[in-house]
Amino acid sequence: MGKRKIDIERIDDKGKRQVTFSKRRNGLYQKAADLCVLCGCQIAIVVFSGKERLFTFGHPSVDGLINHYCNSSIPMPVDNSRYAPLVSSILDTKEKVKAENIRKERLMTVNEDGGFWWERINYDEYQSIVELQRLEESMKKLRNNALRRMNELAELSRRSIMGADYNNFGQCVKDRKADVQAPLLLPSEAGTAPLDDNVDRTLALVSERSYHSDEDDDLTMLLTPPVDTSFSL
Amino acid sequence: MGKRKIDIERIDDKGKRQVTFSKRRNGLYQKAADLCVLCGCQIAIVVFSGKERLFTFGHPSVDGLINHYCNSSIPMPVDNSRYAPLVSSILDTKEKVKAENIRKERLMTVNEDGGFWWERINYDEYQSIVELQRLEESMKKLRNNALRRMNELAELSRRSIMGADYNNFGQCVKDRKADVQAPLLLPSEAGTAPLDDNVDRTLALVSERSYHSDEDDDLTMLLTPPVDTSFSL
DNA sequence: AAGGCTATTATTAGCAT
DNA sequence: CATGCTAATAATAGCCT
Repeated sequence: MGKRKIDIERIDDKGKRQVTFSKRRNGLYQKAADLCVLCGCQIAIVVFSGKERLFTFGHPSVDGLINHYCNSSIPMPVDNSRYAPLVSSILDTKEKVKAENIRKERLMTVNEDGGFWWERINYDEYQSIVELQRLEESMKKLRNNALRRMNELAELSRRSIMGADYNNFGQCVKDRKADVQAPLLLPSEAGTAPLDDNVDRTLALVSERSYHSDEDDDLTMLLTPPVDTSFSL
Repeated sequence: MGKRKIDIERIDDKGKRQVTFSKRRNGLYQKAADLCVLCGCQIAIVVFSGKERLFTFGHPSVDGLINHYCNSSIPMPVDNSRYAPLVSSILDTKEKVKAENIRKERLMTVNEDGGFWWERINYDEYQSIVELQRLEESMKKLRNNALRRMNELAELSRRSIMGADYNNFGQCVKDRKADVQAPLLLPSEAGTAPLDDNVDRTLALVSERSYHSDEDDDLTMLLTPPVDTSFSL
């Protein structure tokens, strides 16, 4: 893709490698930015160079997205790398894809009987106490996240803060003179929702908005089942 | 880049958007994979689709890299997403880039007068207690990392795994270990208690190996200032 | 949905700054 | 270490299965 075709193999020359690293890294960021705008998605990229220097890209923010990733229903043991291989081995790629299909089916039937995915969990699928504990933790997190997020939304709604803070526009988009407004729907009920009342009923309210909405909705992610479509080299 | 040029703006048609999301996401992964191979770096990509479905790419693994990111010198408050917007707003892209330039200058002058970047911190740059707390946390981590690494090196030295040169170094490190364990205080608090001279000398030994080495070196990252070259939309 | 096929546009390798 | 230039390669929009 330059004046000469190069094979995709490690560049030995240090100078060339540095230049390529810089240029292609920016190219990668640009691609990510385009994808964010074109499809309204959110992307975080973390790059450790060969010398362990850190570079990142994030829309709307790296930390926000990694937080979401860490807080999503997949329990990722930060600060406990011993556990990571276990998770990986239990849920290898094929199993993830398989689970993803099951998940899709659950989502598609969610509106038919009014139930939610976690009510249909087949506990026989879980073959050890550890896995059940993970499930339990996961669901606790789900619940806590939903509650926390609802409180946040209520607070933000009350103070009308949203809008300005969520529009972080920078270089990539500016260069392309693209313009996007963060698609964040604020449920009108949120401001007056009985946050300390029946949690399940409130969860149901939030879920309905997520699953029924045809638009992007921050709340959806709080209720997304714990499956990850992941690729590695 | 196709049969027709398209503007980088949200694709309204749902079908087209889905196809583009799929194709470009794979393109993004391919670019990342190429960059990993060409430059020997490590990359994690986390994508939340508009409907908050999760897709990831990671080499060597998403979780491993995110762990690394979370444990790096930059304090990222996992499980506290309320804090994330604050971090983002305080350190916006331009400020980060600016800080990175300052950092580079510091690194480049490190060997000239024997000082280190953290001795040149202009505390006036930090405009809030929160930022100062982050700085303090960051420096604590730095110190702990250095201490841990010194222990590792001393151990390696004792077992004669490393060369003769490193044996001597390991002994020095061991001798200075107690000094490093001294309390770390911010000058702004408790009226300036600078680190013991011995600590500086010990760190200097470690640093020399890092900064002078032309090869990749684990130590480098332990002593890398807490600045992140980050881009956002 | 996912993948193949081109006409077209976008990215970039090498070089210079 | 990053950026501008240009020839040359690589990615992809639209269409099809």
